[in-house]
Amino acid sequence: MQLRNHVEWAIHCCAILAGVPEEHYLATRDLAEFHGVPKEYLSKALQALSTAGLIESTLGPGGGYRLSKPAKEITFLDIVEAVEGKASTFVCTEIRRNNPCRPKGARESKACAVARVMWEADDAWRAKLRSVRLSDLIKTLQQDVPADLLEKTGKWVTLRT
Amino acid sequence: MQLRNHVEWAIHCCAILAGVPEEHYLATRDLAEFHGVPKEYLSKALQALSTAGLIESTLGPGGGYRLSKPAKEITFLDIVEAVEGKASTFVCTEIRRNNPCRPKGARESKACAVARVMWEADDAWRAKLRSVRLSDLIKTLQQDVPADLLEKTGKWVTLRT
DNA sequence: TCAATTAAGGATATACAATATCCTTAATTG
DNA sequence: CAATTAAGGATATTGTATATCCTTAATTGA
Repeated sequence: MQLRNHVEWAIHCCAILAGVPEEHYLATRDLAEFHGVPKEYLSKALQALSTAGLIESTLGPGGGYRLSKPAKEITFLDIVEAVEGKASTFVCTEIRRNNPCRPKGARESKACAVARVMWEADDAWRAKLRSVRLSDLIKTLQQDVPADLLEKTGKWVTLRT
Repeated sequence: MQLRNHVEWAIHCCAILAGVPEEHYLATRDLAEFHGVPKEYLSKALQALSTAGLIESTLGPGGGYRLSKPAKEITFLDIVEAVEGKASTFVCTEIRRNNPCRPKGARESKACAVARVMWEADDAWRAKLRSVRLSDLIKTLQQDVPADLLEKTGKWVTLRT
């Protein structure tokens, strides 16, 4: 079980978009070039973020994407679910109903005990992702990334907005 | 991102194997029939459990599988990792290295901040799975499943061991 | 007004993993 | 010795991820 590369791309793109000046936009072409990924395919990930309301776009020259709300209000879970969907990683196919001893057509009073555990684990995963905001990532990057690279990158982005 | 159906099958099979009398075995055929899943394909999941050391097998008539240790010593994580592998659900492709502002060949001092968050979430998922034992599932089933179905099922299993 | 730019998204191709079946081999049992 | 069984290789089928290409409509600036 592996997450799509769109998840990685989408998070990194949001981090860059968080540095785009107010009232400006950054184009898919630039995000693709910056991250070294195919523009047309990255575009699908950005469309997913847009559909989820995390980023917004405008057309024409100078157009592109920007965050549609403050980085503090965007969680990792928002981004992951925008790209991967909200469905649980565990799908219960109710194989307990195939138990040959079970009366046909019997109603189950509770969800399958196996599924409940798997769903709790899924919830723990999502809770962790929900607890980290895009603004937290930005703070971490400002500590981790060397100051000169941070500055150069900021200028690179600003030049294209 | 979705777990394989083998995960569901493997957990249910372990629950059934926990009810196999000492020194007895239950065949793949019977586990497949009980759960209503294809025998040859289920066999692959059982082989994975066997390779992981969670169950053990013997050949010939009366052969099959049984748990290789007490249900108390088998966690959900053991089963999930036997089937899905131990690799993280998030794979970092280091796209930060593609930043055009970054000096070529520069060494990163820390793992990518994005990956660290995603790996923490993966860890939270695994921690939850590690905290639930097969014996806990058995207890839950004994509470949830009607007594007569529980008894019939026990007899069905015993008859085939 | 017009040409260039851009996101949105449909259509399609390719690669790979999940699902599934079949068959051979070797071990074990009675 | 014949029947049974797990192990596992080979292969087929389906579905999803990855990726590209192209059309459409909106927007911008000249």
